[in-house]
Amino acid sequence: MSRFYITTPIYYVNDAPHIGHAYTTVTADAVARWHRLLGDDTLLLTGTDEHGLKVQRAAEENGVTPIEQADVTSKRFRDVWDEIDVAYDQFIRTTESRHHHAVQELLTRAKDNGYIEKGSYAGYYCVSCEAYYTESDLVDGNCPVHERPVEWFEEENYFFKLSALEDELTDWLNSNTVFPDGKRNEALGIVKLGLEDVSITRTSIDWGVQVPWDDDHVFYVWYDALINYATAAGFGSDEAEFDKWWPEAHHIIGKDILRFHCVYWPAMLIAAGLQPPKEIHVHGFLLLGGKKLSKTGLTQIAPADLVADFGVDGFRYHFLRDVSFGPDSEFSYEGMVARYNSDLANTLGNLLSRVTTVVAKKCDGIGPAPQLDSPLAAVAAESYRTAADAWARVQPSVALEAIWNLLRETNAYLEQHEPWKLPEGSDEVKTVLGNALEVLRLAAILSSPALTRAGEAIWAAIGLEGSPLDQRLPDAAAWGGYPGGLSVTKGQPLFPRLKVDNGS
RNA sequence: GGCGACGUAGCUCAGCUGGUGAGAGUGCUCGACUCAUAAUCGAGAGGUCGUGGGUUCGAGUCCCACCGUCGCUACCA
Repeated sequence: MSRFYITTPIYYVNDAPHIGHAYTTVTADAVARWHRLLGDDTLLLTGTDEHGLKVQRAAEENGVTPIEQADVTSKRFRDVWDEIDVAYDQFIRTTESRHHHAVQELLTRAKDNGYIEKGSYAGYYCVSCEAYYTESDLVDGNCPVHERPVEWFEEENYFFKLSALEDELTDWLNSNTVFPDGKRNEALGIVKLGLEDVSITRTSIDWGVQVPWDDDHVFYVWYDALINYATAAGFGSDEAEFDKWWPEAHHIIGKDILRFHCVYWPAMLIAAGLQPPKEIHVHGFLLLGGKKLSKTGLTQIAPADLVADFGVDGFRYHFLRDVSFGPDSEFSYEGMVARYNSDLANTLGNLLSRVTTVVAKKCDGIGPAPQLDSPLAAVAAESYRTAADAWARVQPSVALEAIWNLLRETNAYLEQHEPWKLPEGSDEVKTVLGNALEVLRLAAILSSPALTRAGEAIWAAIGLEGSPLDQRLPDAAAWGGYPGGLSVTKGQPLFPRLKVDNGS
């Protein structure tokens, strides 16, 4: 059996979950769902990053312990994922003991291999922030947060010898592992400019993973966080499990963390004697009016608000269909409404309505079987090929476009044959409606990575037992699977049209 | 300052290693239909492919410069 391991970044608990997080996570979830349809043994991982100064400080402000603080904020992410049908297999928290073990084990191996050594870190330090700043961070020579003078500080730290791995990283990046190409080139560019060793431990805080060979230090939050992908696969706790999953690791990330994932992370793995990830897929930003979602813009758009207006399916469909995975993408409420109405309400929802109505009128509500040599069969086959290829390349928008092309062809097919005008119960009317029902069966299955709920509703409406999620590709995508003789029922509109307003 | 990305129909975007008259969806106009969620189908209008050069028999697709937007990076006061 094939295996498929896919991850989202783990999100920093201090951030409020927003549509940027949701976009990444829904994409990973949809790809995972496609692989489950293929019958792959699939592991979808998401989680929260819970160490570091900011969490420690937030806890102090709230008068709770760091872990209590993290318990509350981590749950916010799980709640949102539940709201938008993200079916993760594991939700990892960096505060779990298995993760501490994994971090210590991985970095100890890197140290044993000679890639970690003690050095001294020097920089401008703000006592109030308890943090270092580079000269370019300073505002008029002062701390950018407190606007007070900084001090020149030096402390002993452990450094990761990134500079020693430039050749290995270049080779790895050239081996077809980072997508799309433009993002791979960015990573190559970073390596090409020359890598400096990086400080990976801190003595100034204690909310983190203890450095096993030196009690005074904890690992800097980034180097602890990245290792979550290995932890969840079993590193440090179940080596057999790790060996099983790790070769199939696919990371989905936003371009803001490209450097950490496409340079530092593979370097850490190489240093520890492990294999770098199989593939990293990097997406762009969601833009509001041409500008990157600012912190305020981001937090003003809560996933729950959009779900309230568009439903779970409408929410997921927008991000999967309207956003081209890779480049930056424009986000607009009006765009969401337009896409929802045209694709979900009109093309798909209305197709189901008209077919079920005509089956009721012309076939006594019993759905006929499709014609094996239907002209729609070729269209369906092409749609499937395109979609399968697109999901494999992590291009959900292309996959969904292919499925909707089949739906549009089906609407045209109905127009051409006008089953509502054909004699009741005739062979002709059965042929036409059987073909349309077959398309709906296919759509229920093939759209299910995006539409987690409509698929089930269509399935039931055309009289099929079970769930489209139980179907297995590619067999289930073969034309002719609708058996006929099933009771077809017209229900409420699948996706009621939305009136255009300015949103809120 | 260095490196890089992007700039294609009103809008959102496709356009692989250069080659028949530049595409999709949406929006708009006209027509058809009325089974259906004022849905559907057909036809049409609409683009100097940021600007200016260059390479080529031929460039949206390669090269250079410039403009615009954005990002990363720099022991730049």
